[in-house]
Amino acid sequence: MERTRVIDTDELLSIRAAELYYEENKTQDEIGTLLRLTRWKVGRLLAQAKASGFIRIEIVHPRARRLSVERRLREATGLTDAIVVSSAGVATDEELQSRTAQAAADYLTGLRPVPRTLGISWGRTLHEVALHLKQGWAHGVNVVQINGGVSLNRRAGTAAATAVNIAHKGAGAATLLPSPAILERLETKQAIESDRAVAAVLNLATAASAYLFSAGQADENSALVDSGYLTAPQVAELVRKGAVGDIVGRYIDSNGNIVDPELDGRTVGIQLEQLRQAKMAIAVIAGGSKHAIARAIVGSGLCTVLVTDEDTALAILGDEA
Amino acid sequence: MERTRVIDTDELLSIRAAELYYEENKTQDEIGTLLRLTRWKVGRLLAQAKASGFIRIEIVHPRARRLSVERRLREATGLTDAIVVSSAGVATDEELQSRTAQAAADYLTGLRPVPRTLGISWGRTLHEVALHLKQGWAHGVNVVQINGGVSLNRRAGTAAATAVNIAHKGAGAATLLPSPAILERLETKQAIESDRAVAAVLNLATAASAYLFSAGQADENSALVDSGYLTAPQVAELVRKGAVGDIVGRYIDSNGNIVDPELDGRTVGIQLEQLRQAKMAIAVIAGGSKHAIARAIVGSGLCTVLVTDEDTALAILGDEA
DNA sequence: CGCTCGATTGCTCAGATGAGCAAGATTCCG
DNA sequence: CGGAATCTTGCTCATCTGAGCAATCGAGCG
Repeated sequence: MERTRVIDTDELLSIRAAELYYEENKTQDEIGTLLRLTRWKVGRLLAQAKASGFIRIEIVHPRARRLSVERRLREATGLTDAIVVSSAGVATDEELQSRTAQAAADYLTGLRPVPRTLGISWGRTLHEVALHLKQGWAHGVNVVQINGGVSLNRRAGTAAATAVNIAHKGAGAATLLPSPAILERLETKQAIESDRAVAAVLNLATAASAYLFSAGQADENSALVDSGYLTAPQVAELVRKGAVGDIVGRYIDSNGNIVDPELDGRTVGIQLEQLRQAKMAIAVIAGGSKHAIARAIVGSGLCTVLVTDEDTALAILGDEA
Repeated sequence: MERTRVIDTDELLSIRAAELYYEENKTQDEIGTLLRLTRWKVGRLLAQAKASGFIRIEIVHPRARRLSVERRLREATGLTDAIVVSSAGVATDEELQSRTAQAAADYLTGLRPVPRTLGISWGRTLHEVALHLKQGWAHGVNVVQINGGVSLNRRAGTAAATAVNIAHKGAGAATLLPSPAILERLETKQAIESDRAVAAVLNLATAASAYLFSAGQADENSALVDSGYLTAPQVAELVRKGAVGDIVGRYIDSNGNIVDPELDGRTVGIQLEQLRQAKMAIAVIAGGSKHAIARAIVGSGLCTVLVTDEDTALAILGDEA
């Protein structure tokens, strides 16, 4: 049963007018004749219908963006830029991921000035961004990994492939970070970081002119669990301590703070501070399970540009429908 | 993963243009400047986007109708008139029923010439139509029941109440059909029909200037089962014989033919032929479970006017999304 | 190479539309 | 009941937009 509400005569008229205008594309004048109104009244009814939100216009296309949401995001959060892809007519989280990755690729391609050195993380999302980039998207970009790579499981090499792919398509070279993501002992981590080869890459990463990264949710499906760096119970413990997800391998809470300093100490890669101080840090985050981490990242200034889907954007803005 | 398809440069541009036009309401001229196109090109891109169906405009309001679907229905079926309410943003079948009943009430109210005698059936739907009619919707309509009434269960009187309500609000009188819907023995049915009081009502019903009725689906939730005239197994047997639902108490198959002549012989009310020959026969049918019966009714010419919801209308037209 | 045919582009012009304004209607008080 | 304040209405005018047309471009082909 619909909520009982007094419906103003004008409201009904405005709906009739809207039907004739938008469905039958009649002119306001014709509608005026039909409804026995002046054409100005019809124009006003139509304006009223729009203002009351009765007219919903959706752009249904995989490449469609939501400019109004982007603007609101920029204004509400102080992001330099926000790219929000439409969720209209999307069934699966996978499709959302794909659309968002496409949009990130488009954004990178259109970026001016083109970054000389691009620091990237790795993961399913970035891998897909790499796939969507077109050959020749840039003319000589150096790509450098900013956190330790996947290497413990059968998917060894995807992190490297992502970096190489992005660099190759942009007519540049990739510099890989030859290190695990998380080490078991602090001493090992310190040793590896002081190794000349690793230290050089980290220096390069610190000096990157732009960063591109995604984020992982804090649950048993995390890429870090999948890669064998953490176990499901360890992640559960992190969640208990307030973790909402990870960014460049580091788990943060909803305020953007490191959840477990000891674990963080054993994690190889640039520091979150470096992202916070970067001129350009592009986060690419999509899917319903990443609302919390997206919010934490944007809220704590970990990125300057966010590429995401409409639902995540609305979650950040706090407009639950 | 979205279907891989070559996306024409113009297609992408048309999406960008549409975003700026519909979301940011910029003029085509402004968009031209932004996208480095002439304003004519922008106009053409926008037209292309519309034509390709990328722009979806919905009117979101409980009273919204789908004029384009109505037109298609009229053209495809030869109905005199079709009223289709929008399903946009509707969660429940109940809401759909309510909207459709509202629309039927609106249709009746706007009907010219106002019928002198209106023959009606009874049921949940018609009851709701009666509720939605406004006091004074007509100035003197005589209402007559066209089929035997509910009387076996605790809801005794709702059929009568519906008729009285419609008549009362239309400043007229109701004539009730003092008979059960279905009798157990043929002889009893013949006897009751030849009774002067009943015969007089049936004559009046036959001469009605317009009919208003709903339909029931053929399953254990049917009003006839609920009222105790039939049992669930009996209905199951009817379904086995091809029944898709009932109209004025008579079960029909998908071609609009009586399914069980013996049962039909024991059913009191006007004949289906009388509906088929009527100048105006308004069917009010809503909800997912009534697609089949709606199709049968429209397909076999049992109504001249159909009031229904968008999904049912599309089912009749055979456009499954 | 030059020609033809179809597609695309830029344009003119008329029709459609929104902003702003003044006259008229309505409400709200005292 | 009167008069002020507000809202609504009809209108002018400037702008926006779509239809239709001629010029241009480009592919295909002899």
